[in-house]
Amino acid sequence: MIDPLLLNLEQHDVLTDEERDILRRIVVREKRFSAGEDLVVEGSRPGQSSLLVEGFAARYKLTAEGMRQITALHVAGDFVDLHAFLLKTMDHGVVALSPCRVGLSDHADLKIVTERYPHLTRMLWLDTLIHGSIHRAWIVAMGRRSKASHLAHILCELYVRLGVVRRTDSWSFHLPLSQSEMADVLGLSLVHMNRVIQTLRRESLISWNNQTITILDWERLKEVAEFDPTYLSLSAEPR
Amino acid sequence: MIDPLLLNLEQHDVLTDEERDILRRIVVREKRFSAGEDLVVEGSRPGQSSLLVEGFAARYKLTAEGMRQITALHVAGDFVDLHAFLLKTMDHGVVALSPCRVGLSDHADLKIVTERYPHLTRMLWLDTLIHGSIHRAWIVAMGRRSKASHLAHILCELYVRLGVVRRTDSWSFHLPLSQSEMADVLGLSLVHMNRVIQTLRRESLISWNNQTITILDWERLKEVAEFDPTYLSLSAEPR
DNA sequence: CGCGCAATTGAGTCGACTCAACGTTGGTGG
DNA sequence: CCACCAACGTTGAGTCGACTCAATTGCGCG
Repeated sequence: MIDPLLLNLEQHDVLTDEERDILRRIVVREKRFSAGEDLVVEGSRPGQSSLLVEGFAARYKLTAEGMRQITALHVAGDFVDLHAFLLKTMDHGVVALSPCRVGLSDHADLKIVTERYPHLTRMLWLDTLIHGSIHRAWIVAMGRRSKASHLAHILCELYVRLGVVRRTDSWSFHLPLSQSEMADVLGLSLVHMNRVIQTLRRESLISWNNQTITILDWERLKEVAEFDPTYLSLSAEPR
Repeated sequence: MIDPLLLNLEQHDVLTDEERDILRRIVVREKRFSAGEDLVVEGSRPGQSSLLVEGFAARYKLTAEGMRQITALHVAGDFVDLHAFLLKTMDHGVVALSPCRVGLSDHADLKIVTERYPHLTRMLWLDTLIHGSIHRAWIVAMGRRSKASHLAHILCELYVRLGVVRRTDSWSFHLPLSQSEMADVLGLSLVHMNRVIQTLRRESLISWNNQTITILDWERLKEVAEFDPTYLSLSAEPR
């Protein structure tokens, strides 16, 4: 169950056999969700954290007028609410964007990890820090890039993150988001989202059919996105 | 030197005398910066992390066309680049927005903390998680709120965060940002930033003179901002 | 076949941008 | 002491991006 998590963490530093073993023991109780279901409800105080084993999920907040903003996208190998271990109260919801398989980890066990396994603790901390980096990259894209560039950036990021957990197929990957859901990622209206997608298609940068993204020109897409993967901390080094 | 850090951390959980002592011992080497200087340079690999003791600082990224987006604002008591301890390479710069006093903490010492003081480690981890929460709140404000609401949200947040470290004076606080710097926070042009500020003034929600913000109507400002401080995790509880 | 959902297109409006100019203030040097 | 400059703030005018409302198309499934 923790295979994608290992692919994820070992991208940043080596893990010992013991550490892999501990992860295997603390991630238990598989749960399944169907698309649209909430993995975690805003305002709740979960006693465990959810490791996404398969599928796509999103963190989101709703505004008073009922608009939704997605603040993060999660793929296999992501600990979607590890931060709840210390934040305690969820300030946002987490929704399944596709059928999802999830492994649960009790906060009590995570606490034991922090008391006995400092390096593993740092690796989990790192995981939350990388999601913080991703937030910052999104803020820059939202504030200072064109919408086409913002979309390109998100697709570059997803391509790289999915590659780490072996969910890409040469230049394409499965992306089970509707245009309306993607609009909630970029903070756009559905109509305008559609038009932005079409500009990337018209430029032959991507194709997007049947929930499949194909990157037609990686170099130009990266250029449009100003994508620099440094923020994903993909190098393995002592942490 | 660590007083504002203690005010900050003790907002979230109690610290033991020993923990306070350790913080005092690992935060050393005071440094001063003048407004406009970089505390940390993008792309660098700092060997220590900076605790902001006094002043205002901002994390930022530059786009290819030279535009700047500020991704976080920091006040006294914030560990502005604690994440560099594990991320290693800075994916963004940190600039002083006013004269700043900073305390430095070696990463080697932080590593020792993670090996010997699990609760203190969790508190530092929590600090980075809260900054992640703030990032998410900003993403929502950027994506789904009007610019006036976004500005109101940032002012509410600053008022609360500055209150925690005792940097407010009844309903006002010192904010040494120019409108142009604030434009880099919201992702706006300078001209439009000015107009947005004027709408909040016209509504008698705030005044902003001589680098001083005064909140004239907290209830309505909160309402315009849809400000809910949950994301700042201000309750003290075992972590 | 026809319903329902997702994607697409058109038209009109409003928000945010740029370019440009002017006002205000504080600091500097002749 | 005053003239000047630089930085910040403010205002006006015209353009373009993103929105809403509305209608249409495409597709999968009962």
